[in-house]
Amino acid sequence: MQRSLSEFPQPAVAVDLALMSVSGARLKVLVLHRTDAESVGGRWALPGGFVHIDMSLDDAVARVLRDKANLDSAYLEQLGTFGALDRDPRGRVISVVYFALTSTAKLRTAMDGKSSLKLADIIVPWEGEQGGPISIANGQGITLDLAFDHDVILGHVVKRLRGKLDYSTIGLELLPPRFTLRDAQEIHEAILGRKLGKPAFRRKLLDRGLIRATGEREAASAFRPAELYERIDRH
Amino acid sequence: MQRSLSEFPQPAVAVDLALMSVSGARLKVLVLHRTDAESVGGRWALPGGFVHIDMSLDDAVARVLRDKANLDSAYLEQLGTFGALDRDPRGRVISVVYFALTSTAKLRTAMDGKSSLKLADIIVPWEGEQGGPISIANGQGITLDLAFDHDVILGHVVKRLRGKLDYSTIGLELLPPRFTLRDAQEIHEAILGRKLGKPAFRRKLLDRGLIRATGEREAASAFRPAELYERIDRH
DNA sequence: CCAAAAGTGTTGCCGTTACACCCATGT
DNA sequence: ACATGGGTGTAACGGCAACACTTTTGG
Repeated sequence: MQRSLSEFPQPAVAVDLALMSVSGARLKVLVLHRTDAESVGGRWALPGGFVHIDMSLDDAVARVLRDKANLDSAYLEQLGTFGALDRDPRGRVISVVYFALTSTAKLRTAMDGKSSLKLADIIVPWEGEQGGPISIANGQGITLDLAFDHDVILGHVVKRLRGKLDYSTIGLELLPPRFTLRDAQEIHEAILGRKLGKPAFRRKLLDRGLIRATGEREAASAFRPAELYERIDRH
Repeated sequence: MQRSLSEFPQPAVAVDLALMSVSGARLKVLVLHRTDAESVGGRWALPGGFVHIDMSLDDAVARVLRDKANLDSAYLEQLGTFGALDRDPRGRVISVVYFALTSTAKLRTAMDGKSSLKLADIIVPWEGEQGGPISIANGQGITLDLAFDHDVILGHVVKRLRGKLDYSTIGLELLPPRFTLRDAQEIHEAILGRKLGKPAFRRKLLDRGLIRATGEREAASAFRPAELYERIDRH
């Protein structure tokens, strides 16, 4: 069995990272402009990297997060593993995909100066949790070509986010340390792709006991300022 | 990039299969007695196999299902990928885990004569969807030692099954083509590890429109025979 | 005092649960 | 006739959503 490690040609193992955020009421993903091989050059791809023999999968994702996205922490979750024979035209690569969630505030400072990175808009062509590939666009609505099977992978990410949104805390992972309830609602609406009722949303979030009012108010730009809330971290 | 396939030592990629079933009101899993390496010999493990360079992940699972479990079809779903450095004492192996569901009727005929296979009882030491490793036992309540991290993996399988049970059709995958509503309830109770109310269960299942009454009755052993139902397969 | 957005109280709907009952069958 | 498990009706409960309302701020 140990022999099969060296005797036969092995598939390569990579991790790919879908780093998601919400800004301006839109769901976003961090993509990287590829210029390396002719077959993928000019397209956009999720940041990733190979899994070396002395790295655990967790090590490998942490490394991608740090080296490619310039972040040292984020909510991370394994999505699934993609292993079709022809998914990478340059060779046989099995990719273990994770997604990460952060606030755009943190993400924008991390991206500062890195010109090959872009925070693309996500365009979901289906409703609810139906599923299927999605596409991405720049701020002006121009579609950006995705490399490999990353359109399918991102479809799975959106499906997972929509499915877990109301029985988990993933919605809160996209918020900065302090936020208003309207911020939280905007994030939920961006992920689900539909409007929610204000009173229902407020109560559901508060009844779950995961957030706490700070007593402070947002810096009012106009009209009544909303109260700032923060997460209660159960250790 | 293609060079990294050969220049550096690569982790090996395997698929492992958790073939689950319910019989006698207990959740079961198919395990294989390992005698190969000293470090794992004597223990029980999930059937698995390496992913060769010309096999997709789907090919690899199908092969394990056929060669190791002697089945040519079953409900299959990817669970996740496990890649800790020390999970296999014999070398660096990343394992993509799938679970499969079948009726015990089908499974028992497939296992016929294969003496290294055992259909072990699953012992869940936690309630609900809390999670954590589980253990397995033979019919007499004697614990069987699991190899590798398969105790943790099976914990994830049970958690996934419990989580998906009432918004998906996985419960029906464990039933033979024709079944009574009591059979279905028994399967749900075995997975959840708790009793359910009969009227509530009946109605929920029927209202979902996934099963149809056949008009026929079970072969009555005693008292009133129950009606036989079958799945409605949406193509 | 007005406009606009924050935040709350009330009501009604719907799905689920619990309990009690009736039905069908073999002995 | 009766014991036993199959199958159904009904009423109470609780979560969720819609609506209307009050409150607070800047101008």
